[in-house]
Amino acid sequence: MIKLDLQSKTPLYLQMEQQIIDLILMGVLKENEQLPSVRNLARDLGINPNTIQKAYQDMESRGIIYSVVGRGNFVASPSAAESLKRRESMAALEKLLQDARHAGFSAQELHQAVDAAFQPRKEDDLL
Amino acid sequence: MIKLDLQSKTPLYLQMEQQIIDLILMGVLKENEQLPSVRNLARDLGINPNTIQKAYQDMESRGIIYSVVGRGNFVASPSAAESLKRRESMAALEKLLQDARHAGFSAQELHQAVDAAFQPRKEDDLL
Amino acid sequence: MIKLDLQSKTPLYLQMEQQIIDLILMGVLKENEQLPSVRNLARDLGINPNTIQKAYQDMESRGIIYSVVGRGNFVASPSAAESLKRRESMAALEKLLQDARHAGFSAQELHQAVDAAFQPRKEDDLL
Amino acid sequence: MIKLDLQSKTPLYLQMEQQIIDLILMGVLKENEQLPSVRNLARDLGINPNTIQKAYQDMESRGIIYSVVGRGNFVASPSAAESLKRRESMAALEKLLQDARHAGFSAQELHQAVDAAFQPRKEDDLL
DNA sequence: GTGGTCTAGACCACA
DNA sequence: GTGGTCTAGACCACA
Repeated sequence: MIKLDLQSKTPLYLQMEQQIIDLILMGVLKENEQLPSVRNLARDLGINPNTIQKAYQDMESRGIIYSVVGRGNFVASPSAAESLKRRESMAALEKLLQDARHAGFSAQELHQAVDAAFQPRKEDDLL
Repeated sequence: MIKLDLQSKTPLYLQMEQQIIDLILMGVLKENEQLPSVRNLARDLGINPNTIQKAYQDMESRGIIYSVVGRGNFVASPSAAESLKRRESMAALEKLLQDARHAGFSAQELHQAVDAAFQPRKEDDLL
Repeated sequence: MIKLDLQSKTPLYLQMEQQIIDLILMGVLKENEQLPSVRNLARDLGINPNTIQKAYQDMESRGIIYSVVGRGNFVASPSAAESLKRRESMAALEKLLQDARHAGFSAQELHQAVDAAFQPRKEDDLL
Repeated sequence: MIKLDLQSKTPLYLQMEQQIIDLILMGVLKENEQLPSVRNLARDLGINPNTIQKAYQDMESRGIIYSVVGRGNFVASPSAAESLKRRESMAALEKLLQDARHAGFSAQELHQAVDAAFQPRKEDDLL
């Protein structure tokens, strides 16, 4: 259920995290559900186990999942994932909006960009 | 007129570029105006000349400045800087807006964020 | 597969780029194929890794290759290399043809030069 | 009568040489005619006398002009300039045509480029 | 191991 | 003095 873009400049471990968070937010992964083991996921995705390990550890430190030694990794409360994502998104957005403003965009243009982002698009239907 | 943050995760040469682009957009640096020489700027900023050179060459490849051996580096057309900044800004924003949408933000919330970004704030008065 | 001329006035990093572009155009290097690592190529060619890095980064900025940290450098679309080379070649040629015309060459002489360039020659058979 | 492009990547001393050669070929500068003094020309063009000096010395070594100590620089035989220019143009052209061929241009396309170079154009009328 | 950044310092052509 | 190239070597994040 995870798709990695090997050509992207975004590190693989971050791509993984974002997608797992989205799966939690969408309810596909539920609270206390066990995540695939590091080795299995690495094999399925065809990448180095170290990369999975790094993603899991980072998510644990962010409170999105928890690990039980000898048993595996599990989804923490979805509300943790949600509040984290909202907080991070909002911070990034505010920074970018200021940037866009300094780049000469008008409020009107930015409102249009928001509306455009909420237009249903073909790609979205495929998800 | 350039201030570098040695602690930042943003590379020094990119910090330089962003600030020079902003100086051009603000009209402080004008078309065909000469930029500080590689060595002088390096001395003033307390960093290695190679780092300045990298920033200047990158900006030249992006069409923001042009360099002439034996003479120096000069500001290219400000419109080049402007279109570049707008393009990059918009691309980053569109990506983030999609992200925010997936994070559960409503169009209404994002419109509010846009309006908030255009509210005059104390920091802006200091510029 | 790359041969550098240390005596040449053409910088080493540009010699490298030209030869890699030619390898892509000849189909020796295919789309998404991995290029030698910065360190390995530097060792093989007997030059400093920084010089390889400069060549690779320049090619990436020109859209000929793409790089992913931790994974390596890869050939982008060959059509990118082709259009780039055609564009550069044509620009240089137009400039030189004007020059030749001002030097007193007739259209007839230049047409002959074109035909001569397309005559099979011994060196070409050796390729 | 000499126009320098300060933004060009071609060194000023070479720009000068090319234009003086063209003036000789066009008959504007005649055999044994005296060239402007280094200092005067530097003043008129607004550039460093060293640059003029370098151009004059280079042209002398190429047999296009000759200098008489204490008297100045003089145009050598126009035929010297012409044969030099033809020789250099032809060598550069042959190299570029091969390059263009390897870049995938057909003989037909190159013949068209030649014809295009001989079309009268507005800019040429202004010379 | 992979690329990316940065320092230090040398040498070159050009102005 | 100006930019441009190159070597040597350190340190970092990522896989």
